[in-house]
Amino acid sequence: MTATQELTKNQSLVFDALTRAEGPLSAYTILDQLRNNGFRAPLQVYRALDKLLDYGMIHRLESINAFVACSHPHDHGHSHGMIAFAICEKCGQVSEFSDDVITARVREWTNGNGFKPSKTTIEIRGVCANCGTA
Amino acid sequence: MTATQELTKNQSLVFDALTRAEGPLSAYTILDQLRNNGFRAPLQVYRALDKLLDYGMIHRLESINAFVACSHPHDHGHSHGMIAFAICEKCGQVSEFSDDVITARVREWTNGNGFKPSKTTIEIRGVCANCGTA
DNA sequence: GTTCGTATGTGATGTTATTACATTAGTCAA
DNA sequence: TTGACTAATGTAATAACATCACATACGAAC
Ligand SMILES: [Zn+2]
Ligand SMILES: [Zn+2]
Ligand SMILES: [Zn+2]
Ligand SMILES: [Zn+2]
Repeated sequence: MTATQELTKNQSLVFDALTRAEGPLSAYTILDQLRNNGFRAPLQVYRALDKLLDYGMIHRLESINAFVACSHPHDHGHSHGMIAFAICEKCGQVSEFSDDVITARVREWTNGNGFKPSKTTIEIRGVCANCGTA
Repeated sequence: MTATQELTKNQSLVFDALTRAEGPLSAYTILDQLRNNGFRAPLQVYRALDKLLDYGMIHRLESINAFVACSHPHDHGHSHGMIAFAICEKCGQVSEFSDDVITARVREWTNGNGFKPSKTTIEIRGVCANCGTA
């Protein structure tokens, strides 16, 4: 289940909203955008988001309580390595990148300390190149 | 301003609560623990937390909406490099570590992309060695 | 003592996320 | 066809996290 057309109606609506958006959206912003499509309650959004997260089609940005469509549409699972996000606090643009060195380094620490990782969050907040020079 | 005795009353109460605790605490948990000390409203906690974050005496764990006392009491500013947290989802224990390689690697990316970082979050959730073998 | 910055007290409100329960729709086997 | 099962959905209420607005108190500087 990785293609848009296999999603349910609500999942598609939420995914499309995130794909249309320039930057990350909060669950309640998505809810407001989808009221004309029959959405009435937060749970309709959160349930769709949970599935889309499962499928690896979107990401949750923990540091800003928001969600963003994955910018690597052909590698939804991000099978190799962990993902870092650079989040511009001025324009909201999110850059998604992976780094094998960071991945290896984190794994070294967890292996060395007997820590079994389930989810790793790397988020850099700041000002992007566009906003910095403007 | 880095020593406990220079804190205000509310700041000391909040900092002591976090220091006593085995693991991270939510703002509302702190509030409940301090009701006998005159705390009545969330803002009393959040204001103290903000100052303690400024002073580098505590950290906010973005991925679990909680706060923890810094485990490096003699390096509150963490002057050199960024900090990563390993958070056990079973016992709540938080391990704080810094890694120069990760720090350098993140800086490479931000420099290469003209991104001016203000705050970097690295949080690994999983199961610690104690809980994994138990 | 007046002024000013910092800290505090308090109620109301805003934002994010989950619980609980009812309903609907599709699948599959007896 | 019916019943049983699973997944998805609809809805209201509530919980959990965070901030706003305004009033008051305190200490240092002048
Ligand atoms: Zn992605
Ligand atoms: Zn920007
Ligand atoms: Zn620390
Ligand atoms: Zn543990």
